[in-house]
Amino acid sequence: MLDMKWVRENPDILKDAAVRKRITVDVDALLKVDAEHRSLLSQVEQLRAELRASSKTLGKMSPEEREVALAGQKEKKAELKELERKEQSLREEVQRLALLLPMPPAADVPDGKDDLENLQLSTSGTAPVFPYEPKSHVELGEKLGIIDIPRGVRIAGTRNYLLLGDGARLEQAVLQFSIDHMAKRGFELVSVPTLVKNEAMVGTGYFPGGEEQAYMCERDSLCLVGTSEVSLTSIHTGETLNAADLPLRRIAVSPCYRREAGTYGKDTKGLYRVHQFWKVEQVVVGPADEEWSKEEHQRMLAHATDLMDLLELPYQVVNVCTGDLGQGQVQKFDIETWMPSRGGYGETHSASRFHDFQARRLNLRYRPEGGGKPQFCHTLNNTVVASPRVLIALLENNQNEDGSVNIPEVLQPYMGTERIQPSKGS
RNA sequence: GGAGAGGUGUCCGAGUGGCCGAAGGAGCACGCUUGGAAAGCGUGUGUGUCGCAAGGCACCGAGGGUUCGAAUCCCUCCCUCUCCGCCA
Repeated sequence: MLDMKWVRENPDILKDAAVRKRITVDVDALLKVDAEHRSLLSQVEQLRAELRASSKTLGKMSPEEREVALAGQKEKKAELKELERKEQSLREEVQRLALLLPMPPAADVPDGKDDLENLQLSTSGTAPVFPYEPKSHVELGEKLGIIDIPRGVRIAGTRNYLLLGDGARLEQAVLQFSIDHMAKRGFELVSVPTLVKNEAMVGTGYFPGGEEQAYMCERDSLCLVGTSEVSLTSIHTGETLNAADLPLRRIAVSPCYRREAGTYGKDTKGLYRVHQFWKVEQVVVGPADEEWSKEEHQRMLAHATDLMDLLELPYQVVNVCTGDLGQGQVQKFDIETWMPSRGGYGETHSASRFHDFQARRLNLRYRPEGGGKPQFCHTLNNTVVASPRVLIALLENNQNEDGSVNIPEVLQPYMGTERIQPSKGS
């Protein structure tokens, strides 16, 4: 959501933003409806004020006098109802169109059509060189008996899977390690709902537009989240927080659900694109301070890259281009981790900065230090770790010729072993 | 799921059709008082929106309705509490 006042004053910036983000939106139509709405609103308010005033005098009249005055009053009332109806439908139309407006990208976001034009910012580690033909995580997982895709599909359909034994334990290990990593950095762990109301989806910017990607429980008008960002960011919906309590730095571990509609035939092999996965997510709610917000964005990125360094995984950071930016995102940095089976980097993290886009939709504000008008907060989020995607990197990069997989040192205490070996009989 | 009771401003709480944007109290702010503090006294104290302003409009859980007029009456929904049932 954008400030309508700002929209009226800066239509050109908005149109440019839409073009750069490859989003179609009719700014002029919105401005036209908005102008109509505001003029009608002032008519409604004026008429209502007249009616109220004369109602007051009616109350003081004698019954005989009142009888006479009632007729004119009724007529005006009917007129008001008609105007109110029009006003409401215009207001809804303004609202509907305004929800589609894109947040202008930051100045240093590269222009581009899609993820192919994202700009590499840095790399860390080097892709391992294998003196033998390396196996994919699917082959490794099957051989080790820790990944079972066919039976996952039998239970739940395509893009589902089972992790067994050390596979499931490795997942828990990396999730728990990530939680501990973030706890050291002052993030509060929160256990959040993953079935949420429509308002939370709209508030965080996933709806309207992302309905196709979400599983809906229509009978209960609830929606399965694709990320705990939705719940974490929505916690203080409608509240006015105290400046002293900001920033709120929080993480959640949750299952994430994605329909992956429109991705048929894309990433069909293995665990790269699945319907359900676990993610530790970091969300920060802070003051309306662009500089602070940018710095926090970098800090949040660093929490994740530090984690990847500790996991000894090679990765690159990219500055996501305008065409690959979401409607509400001002700036986004992705971390892409080296995955030998892809012969390239695959996205494992996504760090987004929203300015006040989400906060406006959520009506999430704070009272500035020393009083004054409530301001909309700034919100940011980033992945800490997502599984099974991180497992792809862990298994493939750390494989040995015999099909066993080395566990990075930091995870060994969580696993209780240095290596995943093939279990008996396989 | 069944039966009942409720949802009013920062908080407590009054308010069953016009005199209510809302009594009273607490809290908070300022002032008086005091050597200082407490007590006491006085004054002030919701938000949003439109407007240069005066002021208008909206908001008493949410949405509809009745009425010239609704915090107050009616309907639907949400939430909280109590009892019963079921249950991880």
